[in-house]
Amino acid sequence: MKRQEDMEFFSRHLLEWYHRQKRDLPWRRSRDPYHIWVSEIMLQQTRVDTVIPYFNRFIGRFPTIESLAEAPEEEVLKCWEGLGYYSRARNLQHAARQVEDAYGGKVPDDREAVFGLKGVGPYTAGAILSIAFNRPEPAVDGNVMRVLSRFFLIEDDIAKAKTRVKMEGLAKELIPGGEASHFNQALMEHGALVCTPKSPRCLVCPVMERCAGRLAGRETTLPVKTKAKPPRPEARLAALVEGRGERAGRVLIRQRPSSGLLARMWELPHWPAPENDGAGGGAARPEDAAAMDRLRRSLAEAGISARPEEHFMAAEHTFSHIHWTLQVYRCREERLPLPMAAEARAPYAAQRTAVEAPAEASPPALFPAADSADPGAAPELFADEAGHAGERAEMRWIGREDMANYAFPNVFLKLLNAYFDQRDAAASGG
DNA sequence: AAATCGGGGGT
DNA sequence: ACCCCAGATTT
Repeated sequence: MKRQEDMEFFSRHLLEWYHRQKRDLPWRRSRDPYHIWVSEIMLQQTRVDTVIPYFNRFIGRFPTIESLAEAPEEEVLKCWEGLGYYSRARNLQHAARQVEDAYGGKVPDDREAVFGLKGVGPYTAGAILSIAFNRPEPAVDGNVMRVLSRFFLIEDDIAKAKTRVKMEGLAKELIPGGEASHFNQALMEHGALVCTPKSPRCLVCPVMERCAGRLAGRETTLPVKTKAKPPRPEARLAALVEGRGERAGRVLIRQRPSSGLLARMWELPHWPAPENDGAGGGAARPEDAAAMDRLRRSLAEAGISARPEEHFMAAEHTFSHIHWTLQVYRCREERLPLPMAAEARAPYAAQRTAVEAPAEASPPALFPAADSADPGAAPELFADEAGHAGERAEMRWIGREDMANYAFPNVFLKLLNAYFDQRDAAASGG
């Protein structure tokens, strides 16, 4: 069924098509393996059009592996802000340090070494080896599995790991001698531009006349893939705490734990919303007084003395496996602050040495402790999503201009911008 | 093998 | 509203 003749036809015509149709992409203007590497990490689960501006900014900021290895992690995360899957950014920097330490600052070109880099799996290893070094290694991603499953009418479930291994065997056989770089890119380019998931453009396909899937009328039902579970809903209450006194004009943000969801990103503080008995299943209503009281208590437990004043807005955010519904409340700091303690400051400088630094220096208190009737009631530990008691949650008061120094997930970026926009409009309007 | 990790664009 | 994307890592 996959006759040698069909395989040669496929490879030859795809390669010719690629030389005519390939897009002019930033990472194709360079032969620097570092550029190829960065692009491939960014392109994991992410579309080309999304990646382009991030790639250009990233290479501008970290032009060399050395510059990336030496940068503060916060700065790398800020450069990745909005791109998602933030462990990619942290793994990439970790791998840059691996390359500096173990390979003299040059991207290695053998399979074992490349595969050993943090964040580099089967696909990315093959992509780097083939695209940057023209080694005959397969680079099988979702595009490639779709294209191959159609042309060769392969009905294996592409969600299964075994299928990827099988596809890698086939993809490697298909690489024309000395053409690994162009051919692997041709395969993916074809999947992105012609052999698309829905409505494939078979009429302009260079290999349509021998496409087994098309000839069987199966081009829209292939590839076979078991569908993912829908994300579980989570209702949460978020606080936009407005500072008073010397902190007037600033709002309170906190840093997430160093592992798990959105690791080390900054956010508005938020906690699970009380379950709504009855219909609906958990989404707090904006004007719910009980929700506001719950939020006040959550704030207090985190050592934040603030009172929810009014509903600000709702926000939705979907991850791969969780769907957040956030009800955001504008809150008023209750105590008059002492002179600025935890003032907003750029987090960059201290970051790399912070790991080695002894834990003796506790961060400055966000609120004066003396006037509390119950001094022991302000816990210093931060409980994350899973309920683990984790590291101390770092908190800062920031104004709009400080947002440039902290990396936020998009949902909080939008909330903060909406808040500052609205507040400043109200101030200038009357 | 299944779950965990973002976010946006296409249909 | 659902699918999927130039996937890797952890459990």
